[in-house]
Amino acid sequence: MDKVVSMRVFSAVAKNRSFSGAAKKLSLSKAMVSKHVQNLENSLGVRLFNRTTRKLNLTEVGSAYYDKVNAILTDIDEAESSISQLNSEPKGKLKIMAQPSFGAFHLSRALSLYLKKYPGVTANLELSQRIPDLVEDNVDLAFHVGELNDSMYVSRRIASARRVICASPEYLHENGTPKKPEDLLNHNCLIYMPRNDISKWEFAEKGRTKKIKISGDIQCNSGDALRIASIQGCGVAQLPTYMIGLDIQAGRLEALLEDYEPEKQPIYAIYNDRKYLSAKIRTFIDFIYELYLPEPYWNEWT
Amino acid sequence: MDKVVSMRVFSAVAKNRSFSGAAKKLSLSKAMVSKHVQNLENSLGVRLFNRTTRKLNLTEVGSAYYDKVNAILTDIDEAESSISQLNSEPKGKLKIMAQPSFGAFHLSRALSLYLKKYPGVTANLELSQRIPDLVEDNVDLAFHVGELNDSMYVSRRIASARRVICASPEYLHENGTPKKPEDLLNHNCLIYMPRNDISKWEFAEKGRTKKIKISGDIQCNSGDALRIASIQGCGVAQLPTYMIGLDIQAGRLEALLEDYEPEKQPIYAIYNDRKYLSAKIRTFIDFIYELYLPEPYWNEWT
DNA sequence: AAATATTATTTCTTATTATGAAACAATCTT
DNA sequence: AAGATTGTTTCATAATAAGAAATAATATTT
Repeated sequence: MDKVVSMRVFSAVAKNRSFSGAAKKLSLSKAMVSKHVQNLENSLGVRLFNRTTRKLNLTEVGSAYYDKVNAILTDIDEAESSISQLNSEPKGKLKIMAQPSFGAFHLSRALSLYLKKYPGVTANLELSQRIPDLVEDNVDLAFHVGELNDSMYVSRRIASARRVICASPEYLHENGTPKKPEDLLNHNCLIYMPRNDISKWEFAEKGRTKKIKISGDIQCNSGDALRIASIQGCGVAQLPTYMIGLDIQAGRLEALLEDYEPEKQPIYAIYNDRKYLSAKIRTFIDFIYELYLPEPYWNEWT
Repeated sequence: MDKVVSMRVFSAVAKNRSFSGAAKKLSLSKAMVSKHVQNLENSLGVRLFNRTTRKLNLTEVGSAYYDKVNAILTDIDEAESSISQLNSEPKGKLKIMAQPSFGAFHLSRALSLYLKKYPGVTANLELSQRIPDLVEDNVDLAFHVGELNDSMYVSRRIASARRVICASPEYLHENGTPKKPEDLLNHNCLIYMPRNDISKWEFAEKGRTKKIKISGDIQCNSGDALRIASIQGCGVAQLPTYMIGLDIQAGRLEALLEDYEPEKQPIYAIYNDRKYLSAKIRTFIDFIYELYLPEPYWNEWT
């Protein structure tokens, strides 16, 4: 028998000075009201009411218990409503993990817009190459660029990333401009290598995907490092437009082989459970999803 | 599902950072631990733990709830233990009703002894002729001299009252001393009449009860008034020894027809329920029962 | 790399319990 | 005396609490 329910019933009986009255108010049978009070009396080993069929009085013990029970019930109600409220309106700290370049270039901007909209939320943005363990790291939300090998978490595609081949004008002047993917075999390619994959670059040709195994003297797990290297004329890189959009606009880099541009990479928001998603997480995902509709600005720099 | 139990389970899981650990500590199955947490999550509409099979972390909401739940559980425990304590050790106000003469002559003395033994108790002694409605009058305990016509309350015989015929020496000098019950027909009898009974006095003769219908010009519902009247020589009275013991010792009254003394009247403690009798009531009944063992002092005045 | 161990959840069956209608008992009111 | 009202008990039934075992996911050990 639910003790909290019994407490509520007891409180109602004491308030109404009647079992029947309490039953009516709680829309419960008299029988149950009686049993709930007995439940408490049995569990406490104490008589709470002195009663006949016609009269009712709290015992001294019952009276003391009544005060305490009301305080407890109030606390329970308060706890539950504050919890639900915490969940219905975005509040609290939002901990986000993302890959360094995407996070640094774009999430910080999105976050500041979001936080302006929801002043109750504070954010903690952690940039890291690895895919986080949301539970272990106590992270609310992660963003990941590229396909996910399976994951126990829930993911939602929130945007996409164009990848372009690029190099600095100086480099191209010295080494020539590749006209088709195969030309890259004769170039020094700056290789992004987050895990120890063998590096192939994807291209699209006549609607089909083609992979070119490229080579070069720099391999790095940091996209940002590759970007800087390519700007400094170290070689040809394949980088997402969200990283190098400004560089191309500024003329520091030139986009190459645009006709062979591969499929866009998906960008995912990764979170913990589809059920009972907290308001801050839910609203941030929605916010960022809408922010990048219909096409994220970084995919359209020309 | 008992919400308080669920709260305890939740708290244990949070404390142990493990479902299994909590299960062991509470000697419950893992299955039930899991279900109790889900019970709370469903009722709150909130995820309390971020968890995989191997890792566990309170969510922000869960953490807030954890604090509140602990406070609530502490309050519940505190309430229950204080209630049980209130019931195991005599405390609080003891409200007693009794007939005026018995109460005034003897209960006040017994009470002061009792209160010395149990300093946590305070008393409220109300003297009234009527048999109280314990619930209506919010009375813990009543004392009644004489047989009880049935009652819904519980009663316990705690002592007995000898009744003796008595008159003042002056009266006897003037009117003669009755030698056998029938002689009373020629005397002015002071009649105690609490309800409108026809007044008969009982006597014992050769082991049998004999009733004598007596008459007199004073009828009164106050034993005390009859006592005073008899001392003043108004007539012959039948009064309990707890009232007139001292008067006889002092020679203000003389006991008559002692060979025909009727059965002692029972004196009852009347209280509300045999189950969950509060400590103050239970101990007072016991105390007074033992105080008057083996025979109350008022029955032995010679 | 495979086997083993540990953890949380789900499933399934069983025993328990919650539930209210109705009968009951005890007053009070008419 | 009859009827109304109140708290309790009884009873049959529907709901559910409980845990064992199967399952799924992930560490740890071999």
